Amino acid sequence: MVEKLGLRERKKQRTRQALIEAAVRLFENKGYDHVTVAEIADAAEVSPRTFFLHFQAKEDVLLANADLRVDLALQTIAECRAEERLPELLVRAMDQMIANAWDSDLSSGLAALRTRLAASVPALQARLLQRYLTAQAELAQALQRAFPDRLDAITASALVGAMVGAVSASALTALQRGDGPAEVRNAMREAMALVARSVP
Amino acid sequence: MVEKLGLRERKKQRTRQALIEAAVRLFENKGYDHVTVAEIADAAEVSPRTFFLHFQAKEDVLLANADLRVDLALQTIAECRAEERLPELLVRAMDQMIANAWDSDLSSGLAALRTRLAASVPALQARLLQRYLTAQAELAQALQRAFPDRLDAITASALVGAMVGAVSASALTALQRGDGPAEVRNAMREAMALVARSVP
DNA sequence: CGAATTGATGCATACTATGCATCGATACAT
DNA sequence: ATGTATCGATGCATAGTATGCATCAATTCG
Repeated sequence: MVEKLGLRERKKQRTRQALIEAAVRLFENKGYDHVTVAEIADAAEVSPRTFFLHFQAKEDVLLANADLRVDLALQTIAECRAEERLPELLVRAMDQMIANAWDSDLSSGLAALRTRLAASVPALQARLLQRYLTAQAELAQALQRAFPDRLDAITASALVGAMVGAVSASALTALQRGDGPAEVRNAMREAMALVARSVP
Repeated sequence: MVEKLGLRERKKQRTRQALIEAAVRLFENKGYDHVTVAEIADAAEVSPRTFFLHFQAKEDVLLANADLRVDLALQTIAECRAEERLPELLVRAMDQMIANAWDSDLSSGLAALRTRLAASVPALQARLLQRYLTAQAELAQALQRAFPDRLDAITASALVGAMVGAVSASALTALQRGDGPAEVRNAMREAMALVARSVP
């Protein structure tokens, strides 16, 4: 699926990418707080004004491709077989998000940087949580749409909330006590299994 | 338990309260975004600089007494009987937080204002979520301390994360579709029951 | 009573974020 | 091909948040 983008769009993506790379490099060297938007723009050789044309806020440069992953999970839910058991579907959708995050952000080291910074930068942590919340709402809506006879809106959001809450909380504690990637992923799986048991 | 505070401390609390009340009044009249810190300070008849001496950020003025509730829940967990079933304890602790929030913020109308604004003001929403996260971590830690033989750190945080996630998600959807207080509280109870089933 | 503590204040400043007008390159229709 | 519309990038101006620092003044304590 090679996208056939016009020259204009390609240029736009190029400056966007330049901004991301400049930001990541600067964050790693000087620390998030000691990097200004002006510096990022300067390093990417664009106007400071242009930064905010691509990202709503300074934090968003580190959450660049998160939406794609959510879309992936939404698609998984929408395309499920009607007989599929509910918790298994959810587990599958979330597993896919995790796997995708692993692949796409591991190579660039973005995932590691993000988790490291999220632990120490309140503003970034807040933004991340906000994304989780909107993603949750979308997932719940999709789930309820997929099983309108088995789920009401409240139960759907409770279920998704429990799943996401459990996974992120366990992942966070695992990360904070210094676990490696494998252990973290294991913690997430355990959390999912725990919640999955609560639904018939 | 009447606190015997010095004059200095009493004055400090008075300006703090004045700031809160001024802020709430202004938010209700003009909307969160159209009220500046300078205005709040002015209405409370203090210097703008003083505002940031009492609150880390503009949002915090609306989360003034949240910590007290968390402490309450922590105490409940710490004082539990050793034989108590785990999910029931958690439900009890969270139920208490909810009840306390109802009582203490209902009279001032603060709770209503907060939920209304949190739905429409991203910055406030972010701050609220952040509080939830730290509260979760504290609850998980307390829970694990109370049952060191039955729970490891990962499972504890997963459990608490699931509980808090389910409750807040269902409460939010209930609020967003215009449910009244009673229905919201009912949604929260259902969510808790759902998660409680997943633990032996 | 004198000295230390501490809340409040004023001033200066860095930075984020947005609105608005404009320029110029790309895209498109005739 | 040429004129026109679109849209990304830019510069300028500005509002507003948040912090550091020095200082004042009231309370607290020795």
